[in-house]
Amino acid sequence: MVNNQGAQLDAVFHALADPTRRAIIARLAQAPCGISELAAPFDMTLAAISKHIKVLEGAGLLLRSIEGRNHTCRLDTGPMVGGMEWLRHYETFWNQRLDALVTALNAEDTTA
Amino acid sequence: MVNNQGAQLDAVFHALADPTRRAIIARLAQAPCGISELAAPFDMTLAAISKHIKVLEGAGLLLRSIEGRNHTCRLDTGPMVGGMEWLRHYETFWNQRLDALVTALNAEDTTA
DNA sequence: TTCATTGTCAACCATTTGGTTAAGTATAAT
DNA sequence: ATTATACTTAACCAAATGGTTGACAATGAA
Repeated sequence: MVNNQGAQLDAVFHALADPTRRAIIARLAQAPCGISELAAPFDMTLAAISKHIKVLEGAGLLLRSIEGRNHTCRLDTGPMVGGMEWLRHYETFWNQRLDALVTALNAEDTTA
Repeated sequence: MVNNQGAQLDAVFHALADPTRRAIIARLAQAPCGISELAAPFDMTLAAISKHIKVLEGAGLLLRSIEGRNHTCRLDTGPMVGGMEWLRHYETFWNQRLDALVTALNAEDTTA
């Protein structure tokens, strides 16, 4: 249950590491969408898009609901939170370093 | 010059999509570090770590300085900012949706 | 019923990835 | 001069990725 978080991060970051998939996410942020409509802008087979969608689905970023022959996809930003937090941790690290640097420079200033 | 940003995102997200590389980053957040010292905790060859380091270096997340035979690695969080901003865009998207939902629920409430 | 639409799945292919071993380079220590 | 240390590089390997084509399944429309 601890290592699972790591696997989740793996999946999310990997899913986001592809421009086609990021574009799909951007598209889904506008509105839910069928597969063909999703695929239309891309110079790529429907089958290829189908695979990308499964990657996003596997990372939990995309939810699919099926009505008849139509699959409707919508975005779930939930799994992004883990990635955000991981990155935010290093943002704060960065700020701390910056603070430390400023402090050090001030100390140097007053002792000089 | 526009598509380059996409390639940068590709590289950063891909670099972060591996637990070994994330662990290396976590280690470097403590202090700069030589390659062997970095490799020590991992059940993996030095050559494998060397490759991981090159991936991180390629994404700009790791800076190397060479003195004699010692390579010292330090973290550069700069390239993370792009990833953060990309994710933050969807965080705000998420909040907007949430706001819209709350608004809708309130409207329903007052009209009911 | 027949035809069109929506989408998946399996098989294949080239490339990338993540690891290995073995050899090589360069520096430091004895 | 020899040997040990710190790394990189090249060659190789299995598995995963990202794409294709072609066949299929299921639903909707004529």
